[in-house]
Amino acid sequence: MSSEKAGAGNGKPPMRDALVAAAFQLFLERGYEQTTVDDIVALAGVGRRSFFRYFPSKEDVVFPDHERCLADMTAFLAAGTGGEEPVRRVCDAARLVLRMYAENPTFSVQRYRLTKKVPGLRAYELSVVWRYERALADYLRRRFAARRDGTLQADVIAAAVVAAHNNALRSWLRSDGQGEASATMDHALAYVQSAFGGTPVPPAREEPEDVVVVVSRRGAPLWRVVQEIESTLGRL
Amino acid sequence: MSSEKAGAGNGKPPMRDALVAAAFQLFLERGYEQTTVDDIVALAGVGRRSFFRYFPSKEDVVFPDHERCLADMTAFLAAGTGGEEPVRRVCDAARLVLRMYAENPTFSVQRYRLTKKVPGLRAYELSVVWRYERALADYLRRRFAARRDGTLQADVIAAAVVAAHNNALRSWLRSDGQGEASATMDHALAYVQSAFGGTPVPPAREEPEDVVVVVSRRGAPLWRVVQEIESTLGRL
DNA sequence: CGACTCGTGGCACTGAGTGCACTCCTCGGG
DNA sequence: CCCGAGGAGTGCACTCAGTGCCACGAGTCG
Repeated sequence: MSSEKAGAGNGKPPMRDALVAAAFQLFLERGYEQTTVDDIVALAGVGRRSFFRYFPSKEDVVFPDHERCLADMTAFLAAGTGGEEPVRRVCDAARLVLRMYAENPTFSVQRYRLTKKVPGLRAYELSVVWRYERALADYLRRRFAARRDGTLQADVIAAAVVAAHNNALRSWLRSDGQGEASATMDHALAYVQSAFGGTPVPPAREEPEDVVVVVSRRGAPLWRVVQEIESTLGRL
Repeated sequence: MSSEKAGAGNGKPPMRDALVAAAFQLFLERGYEQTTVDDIVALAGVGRRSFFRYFPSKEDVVFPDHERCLADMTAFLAAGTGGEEPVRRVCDAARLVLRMYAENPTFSVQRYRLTKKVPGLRAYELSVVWRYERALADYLRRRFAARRDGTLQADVIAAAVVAAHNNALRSWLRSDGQGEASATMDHALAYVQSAFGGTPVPPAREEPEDVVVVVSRRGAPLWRVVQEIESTLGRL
């Protein structure tokens, strides 16, 4: 906390944290829907209007740090030189989210149990996750601009990365934040990388002309070609 | 108005449709957030309380048929014999959603424009899509129960299928429902099928020797091969 | 000292969603 | 033919999330 005074968007009003603490205390002992915003501000000792100053909605108090994390991810993706392997890059970006969860394990586990129970919070979490996915997909779309089905591949790969990330994250959260999360995450993301071109470990830059294909008859459907390719690769 | 008062056996209460029609009329001419539930029920000529009898929330009136479609998808997945290729099966299940959209093109396009503008409807759509994805993932989890990373693969593949489906669906919706949607959809889902091992199409009895493929290097990832094939086919 | 801003709090209001009670209308049985 | 049951529709009152507006106090700059 050395340089904490640059510009208007300063980071940490104590009131925000007090509201989060009061909210979670009530959510855990009484349930989310049974807690009104008036209850929260009464416990925190602040005015009701101030709550909506810091959180645009009651749901936002449950995810107080995702806004910053999303900004971090966007910055990470924009900071690249453009020479990185795209799939690996978005996998590394996804790891930022895991890191944020791992910074406060008990808080993350409490929030996980909360969102698992309350449908409204699950829906809100979806919109948060969607923004992460959009950030990854937008990055991949830019990187894949020259490809033929660039936007399709970008959307699919981004969704796959997010799904793998969430799978590993939920497994870690279900174990109450015990165990090593990053190993599970590496394994899950490696699966996605193996499915989509990105070499799991980047040993060499791939030449664009690795592949030579000869097709004997034009009438054959694409799936037949792909099938032949797979069996050919399997025989080699 | 011919008051159609059929018995319990009728599946379509006219009041529900009247509410949807009144709601969309107002949403299109005045905007979603500028339209209150009171406005809708006033135009439909029914009581306000009846609205919430048919739709649990204001957002639900925008997606009046997804509940049925989700039930159809669940039934379709449960109806299988267990011998189908799983990835292809979920792709076919996803096509059910496209079919529902294609049944009412103008309605689907109107709703698309609406959800694109209103953040609250986008969030609601996410929760709808999430339920489809869960249905696909649950099916794949059962089919992959014996695999080593079965749940991981199920989640990732389900997300990829949904992403590919949405990519094709949105492309069709953006073109105002013109053009052939199923061709784009087939292409998008073929990409997913090529990425994840399942044989793209059931090995039907086709003449097996249409295709001869030569691949120069084994290290190249499968998607790269597929990309090369498509461009090769395109050039021919 | 006044003007200006900023963080805060105090209403009052809109609108979504709910619980309850009431009215019809229909159906089935005496 | 009447009567009671039950379900569909409705009106009313209520809770609560979220917003707009304004007032108040503290700090700052001129």
